[in-house]
Amino acid sequence: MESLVMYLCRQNTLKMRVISRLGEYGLRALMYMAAQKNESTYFNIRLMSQELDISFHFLTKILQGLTQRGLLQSYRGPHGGIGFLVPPEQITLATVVKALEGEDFFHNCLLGLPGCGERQPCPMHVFWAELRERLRTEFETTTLADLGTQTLEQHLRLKA
Amino acid sequence: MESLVMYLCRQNTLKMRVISRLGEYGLRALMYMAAQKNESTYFNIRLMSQELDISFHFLTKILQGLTQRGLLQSYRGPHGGIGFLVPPEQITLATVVKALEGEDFFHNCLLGLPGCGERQPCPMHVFWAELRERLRTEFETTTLADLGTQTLEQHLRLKA
DNA sequence: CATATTTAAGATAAAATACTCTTAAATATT
DNA sequence: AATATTTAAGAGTATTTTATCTTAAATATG
Repeated sequence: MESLVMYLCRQNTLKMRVISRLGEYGLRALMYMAAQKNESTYFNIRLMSQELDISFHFLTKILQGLTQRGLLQSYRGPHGGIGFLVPPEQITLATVVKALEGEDFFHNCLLGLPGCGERQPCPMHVFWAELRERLRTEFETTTLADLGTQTLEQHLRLKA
Repeated sequence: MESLVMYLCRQNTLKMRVISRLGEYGLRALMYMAAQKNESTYFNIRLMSQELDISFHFLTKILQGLTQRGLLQSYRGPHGGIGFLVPPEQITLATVVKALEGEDFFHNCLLGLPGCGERQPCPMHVFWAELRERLRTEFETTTLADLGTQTLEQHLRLKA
């Protein structure tokens, strides 16, 4: 097993991860779906997983969660798939992220200090509260449809 | 073992984690040290771990990493401990976070999209680049000494 | 009705992260 | 010199996250 020091030494190339893999994959799939405005109803998960280079089963799980939360609807059997229950024009990034990452997503202390809040703000509280608020606002005013541009395809389709 | 769906259902109360535990604990310890301006030289790790409610061995490891990176110096034996090599007035949050989380900490794509960058910006790129830049700037202009206020003690000392 | 297709659900496995334990090395004190 | 104290280093464990595998349920098609 790798020692912690080695581990500590190794991780000099890691990036900040605001959204977990779950959230990233879920968002990518929804963005992919929203980008194909025309072919409305049901998208094939396997095809989607191949185009987005995400594990089929893992993606299925993630989308299943979004179905259970009422964002998506699924249809089994031949020509089945997964589709929007609510039109992508009405789904904000905040909704998706909160569904996948948790309702309290935007309620964190930047430094993870115990007991930090309005009553006992930590030294970074005010600064972070403002920045986080802008993030939240952006996520709440941006819909999946907003992201469905040509720019998008460059990033969603790895294989193309 | 817990099923993924259970797991997906459960995590509805999770918060965004910008900094990992490693970074949080390291920062907390350094803030604690910087707050005691007077007693300068060496801090006892065990005492610190008790006051901050962080595992002693884990904290030792983390500080060890910071020592190896030249931010701290250690002294073994009775009355030994860990202390600043560079004065806390000269250590920025960015330095600490990059040492603990990785040099590329501030170089992420918000949506984790493959290939996102200046040449192929994703739909959120410009927005996030600006917000992230403000975060980076704040971290680079805030020193450990800046955080050593009375406010701080409320959060650092769990037991008190 | 039989079969193929597709998502649902549950269990399992692998990897990453978080944390613990044991021993070694350094240093002070007696 | 012997002992106690304290960090260093390595190995080990636990938990969480990420990913895979297998079987079940639903539905279309022949």
